[in-house]
Amino acid sequence: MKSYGQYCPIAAALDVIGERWSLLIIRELSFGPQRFTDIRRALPGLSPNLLIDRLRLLDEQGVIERRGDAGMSSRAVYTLTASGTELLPILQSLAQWGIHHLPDPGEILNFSPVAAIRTALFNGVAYRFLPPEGIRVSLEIDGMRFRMLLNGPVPWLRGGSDENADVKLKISAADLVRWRQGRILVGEALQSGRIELSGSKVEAFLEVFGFQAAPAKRPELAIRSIAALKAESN
Amino acid sequence: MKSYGQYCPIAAALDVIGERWSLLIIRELSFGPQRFTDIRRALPGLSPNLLIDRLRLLDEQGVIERRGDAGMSSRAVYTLTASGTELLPILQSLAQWGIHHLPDPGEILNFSPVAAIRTALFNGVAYRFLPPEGIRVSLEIDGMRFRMLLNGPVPWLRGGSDENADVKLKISAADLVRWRQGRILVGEALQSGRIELSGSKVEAFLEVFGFQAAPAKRPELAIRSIAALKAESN
DNA sequence: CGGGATCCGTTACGATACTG
DNA sequence: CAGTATCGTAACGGATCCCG
Repeated sequence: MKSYGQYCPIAAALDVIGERWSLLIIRELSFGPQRFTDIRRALPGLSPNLLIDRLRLLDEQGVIERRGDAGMSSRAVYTLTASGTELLPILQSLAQWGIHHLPDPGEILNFSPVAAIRTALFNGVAYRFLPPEGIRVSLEIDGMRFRMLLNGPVPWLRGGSDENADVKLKISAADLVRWRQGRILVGEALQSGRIELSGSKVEAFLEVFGFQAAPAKRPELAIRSIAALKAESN
Repeated sequence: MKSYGQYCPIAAALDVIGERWSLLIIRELSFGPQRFTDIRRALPGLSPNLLIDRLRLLDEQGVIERRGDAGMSSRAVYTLTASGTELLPILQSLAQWGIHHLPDPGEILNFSPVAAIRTALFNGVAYRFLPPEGIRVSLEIDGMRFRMLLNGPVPWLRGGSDENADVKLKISAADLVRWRQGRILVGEALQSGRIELSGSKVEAFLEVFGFQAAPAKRPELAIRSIAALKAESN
């Protein structure tokens, strides 16, 4: 893509990550190092041709890095650089705005708890409001249980329960998204028992997920493996 | 542009504002209502054909609005809707990241004080840290004087001086940008007199324009410099 | 002169097939 | 698994023209 050719920080950013698919590739890498095929699976419609173009361009510009045996094809892994990690505030503000443009999750088929968590919680965290020690959350969504640790820009998620969590939340997958979309009133839903929320850090939890997205003070990288999560949730 | 077709808030946002030029058009409208020709002048390389396409698309999606005599061609004005105004955090996080990808302003010809202000200050405001009454700033840049009022997402700017300003800043146009790029250490520059900063709300000013977007290369450097600066200013 | 519309060459993208 | 090669289509960029 041609450069905008303006001495403007927004244009400069778009020159680097403004092309089609680039930010979605970066979204995938924000979940941890990914291989070529992982990204392809996550982004149907993106041709291998174009993917390798984007990967090479982002690599040249220092946003991502290709790791693995130099010449050989197998075992190549792509990961965010420090500069790429600083893109997380952009992903967050985009997610915060974009969730209102998503349809009601009730219309989505095969809407799994994990999909709901990623949609509603993974990029909407105002993590600058997190207490230094983080928040341990125990989730029950459509009967499935998860442990979530909020201590950085991207939550850490695993299956299983946590009796000592700081916050316990029981909610349906669809309502979790509706809540972030502003489609349901939290106070009402709590009173009617449609949502169950308790624990010692409920206030902090609501603050973290309640404020408008804005650039964060200090982006930090939380490297985790989404593969482990996928394996467990299946 | 084809939709990404994912039930993901980031993809949904990019479906609306991810096309080429869209965010730069929105950047222009963030400075206030603009006419067709204003936008064309601000964005060389954008053909009228494509501009009207984008304007209509953004209008359909509720991000901007066309105001003016319904049928008549003259006097058409484009403006951000409420939804479009909520895109400002995205512009800000983009600007904070992108400024580090701009070259040193010393290499730019015809780099005016106004250009420096727009580059360095117009999209980097962490306005959630603003005191409710705002901050009145008096700027002297390369000998030219400006009054700037920070009381919302986009600063209000005029020529002239203000003896009763809350903050007074004297700096060169190039250094203003370098400061936001993390290329100069503020504490040093203040001590040497290269930058002059005074007034009753210096702390708030520095917080609003704080160093959250540290350069990717040496984040600790910028963090230390702001700490030293705060220590000095007390 | 402001606010577009039309036309057209070039580039970027999307889908499929193929390979080390 | 990690790409490469090919090719039809859609999007973009530039120029020109039109209309109030």
